[in-house]
Parts: sequence; C-alpha cells; structure tokens
Amino acid sequence: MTEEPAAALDRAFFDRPPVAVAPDLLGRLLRCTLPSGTVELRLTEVEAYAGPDDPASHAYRGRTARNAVMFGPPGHAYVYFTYGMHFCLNLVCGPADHPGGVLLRAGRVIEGVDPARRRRSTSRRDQDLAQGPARLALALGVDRTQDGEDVVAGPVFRLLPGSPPPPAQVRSGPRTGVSAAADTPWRFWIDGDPTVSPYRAHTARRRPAGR
DNA sequence: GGTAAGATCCGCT
DNA sequence: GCGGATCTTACCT
Repeated sequence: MTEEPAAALDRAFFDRPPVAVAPDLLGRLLRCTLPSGTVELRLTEVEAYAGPDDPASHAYRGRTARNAVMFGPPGHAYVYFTYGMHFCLNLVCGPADHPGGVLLRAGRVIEGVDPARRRRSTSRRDQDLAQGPARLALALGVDRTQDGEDVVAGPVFRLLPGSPPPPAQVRSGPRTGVSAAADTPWRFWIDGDPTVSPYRAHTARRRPAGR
C-alpha cells in the first residue's frame, strides 16, 4: 500500500502569460521538501510580472545573472534577494521569448507548521507564517539555493491542484510595493482570507542621513 | 569605482 | 503609523 503522490499540475499550466497563470494559482498547493523539513501551503495571494513590456518586472531591463532563470523554461522557481535580508519566490511562466513570472505573496500553511514556525520565530499566529512574500519564502525554507528548481516535478517543489476558490472570491488590485505601473491590477488574492497580506502602496525611501 | 533604490519585515511610538 | 535594518543590483561617471 504505497501512497500515491497526488498528481502535480501539468507543465503546460505555466506555458501561459503571467497574468493568466496568477489568478489560476490561487487555492493551489505548493509543497517544499528540504532537509530542514517539509512545508505545504495553500496559495492565497499572488502578483503577475510580465517581461520587457512591464517596467515593474525584473526582466524589464533584459537578462542578467540575477534574473537569468526568468528567461529560461517555464515551471521553474525564480528566487531573488532583496532589501538586504529577504528572499522572494516566483514561478516562471509564459513562453521563453516572453519572460515573466508570478510572485507568491502569501499562503496558508496546511502541513509542516512546526518547521515553518521554527524558521519564523517571530510569528505568533499560524496565519502569519506565510503572510507576505518574504515570510512565505522563509516559512518554506527557500533561499537562492532553490533558484532555478523545477516546480512541476522537481525534488524540492511540487505544485498540486488543490482547491481553487469560486471565481466570485477572487479579487484583483494594484501590485504592492511597486512604483512603476502602479495602476496595473495584477495582484490577485482570495477575498476574506486571513493569510492575505495587507496592501501597502509603494513608499519612497527616505533620504540617507546627513540631510 | 561610487551611489541610489529596491516585488520587505519588524519593533517602537 | 513610521523609520531602521541590511546588502545586492544596476546605472552613472
């Protein structure tokens, strides 16, 4: 009686533009298996980032060493380091000549609460464990080591069908923390879910000391 | 070689 | 609600 692993989403799932993939990711299950523990979460908030046409996308200025994975095959993880201390996890999607991705902004941990809580020592409630993109990456144990990992059938990640919410519960709005293309409603979330991160408009960084 | 801004989070007021 | 932490990336000279 071997337990059959649940069927993963088809690879063609990611062979669509980010704006089409993003809302379709809501309610899906992402499982991450690492030596430090296995964590599975239900995605509740995502953001789409397109390619050269999207000034907010890391792919906007062309291929670099950092964003090379975005220009590779869809269905892989793009992990970047930001603000000097945080990692964020994206899923690469769209045709190879239209590099894009979906930022995973929030989710509800449904398995592996213990390892997630160990990594998120400051988190008080279960709903806070993956509430926000950097928190989500930390709860899963993701860092740059996972950059480029296969999300469909890789040893680390596995994306499962899960239970998509009814269309009426899917909401959209401006992307968070983005100064460019702020009027593009490419952030999608499950309405009323407590794990969705609070919206915060982009705030300009204060001038360095010394006036 | 220097510098400014960044797909953020947390603690304090 | 506001500002500090902390460092990588990319653009400018």
